[in-house]
Amino acid sequence: MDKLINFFKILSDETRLRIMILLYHQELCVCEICGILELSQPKVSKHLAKLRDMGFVRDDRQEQFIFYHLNLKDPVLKDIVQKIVDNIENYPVIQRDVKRIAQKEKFLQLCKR
Amino acid sequence: MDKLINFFKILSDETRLRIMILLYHQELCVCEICGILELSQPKVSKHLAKLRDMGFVRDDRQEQFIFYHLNLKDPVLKDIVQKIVDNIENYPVIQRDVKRIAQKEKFLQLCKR
DNA sequence: TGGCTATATATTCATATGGTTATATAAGCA
DNA sequence: TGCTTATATAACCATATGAATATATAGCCA
Repeated sequence: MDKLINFFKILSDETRLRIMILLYHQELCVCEICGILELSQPKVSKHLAKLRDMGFVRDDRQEQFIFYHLNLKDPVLKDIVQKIVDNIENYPVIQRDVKRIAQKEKFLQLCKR
Repeated sequence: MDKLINFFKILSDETRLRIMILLYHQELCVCEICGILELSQPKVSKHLAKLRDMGFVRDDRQEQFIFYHLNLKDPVLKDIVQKIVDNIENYPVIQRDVKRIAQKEKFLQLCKR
């Protein structure tokens, strides 16, 4: 039950919920996530660290970038994320985030701006 | 999205998660919930107040008892609870709680013990 | 009415949480 | 090597959270 409760703790913060939904769609590096969500790098990194510590995402360094991807083995947890994605039209902020994934290249090399 | 996030906040505390699953099965009064979960009355009441304030449960006074029942209109939220119930064998504490509903009469008149 | 039961609420406290700013590290490139 | 970008982490702070204890209220019953 602890894993389930930790999962709900993760999703109970707007920033983390938005990150989880992004990563459900595809792996992304930190500065892409910052650019898509329009949030500061330390803020995004701190939440990613929490996701990583709880085992819900994994990271993978590729040259200067660190890519994060979801790591949800438990079907219950996966289905909960899926349920949100299936009803994404109820959540305009999240819908916008997902649409902005298409522009992710725009955000590489631009972390410092 | 705020409602969804509040819902996850509710489920991210063990006491509240257990109460929500109980009420998913049937309406119960405060002292029945205390007895089933083996938790103090102020603790249960405080969490019920939070559930009520957020609109996830409603209360209904019947003589000296106050009965609470779930109030989940949003199908996304309902399906999330359903998903947990469908996989209840993964969560022994919750499974035990639900089994103890059958003994609820035992806990009436016994709040003060 | 007085006392008991059921419940809500107030108070207090320790801890957790999340944000911001500053700094450290690591990799690529000139 | 020195600079720049990408990222992590530390430090600090304000606020939120949850637990326990004490108290208040409301309904029932003798």
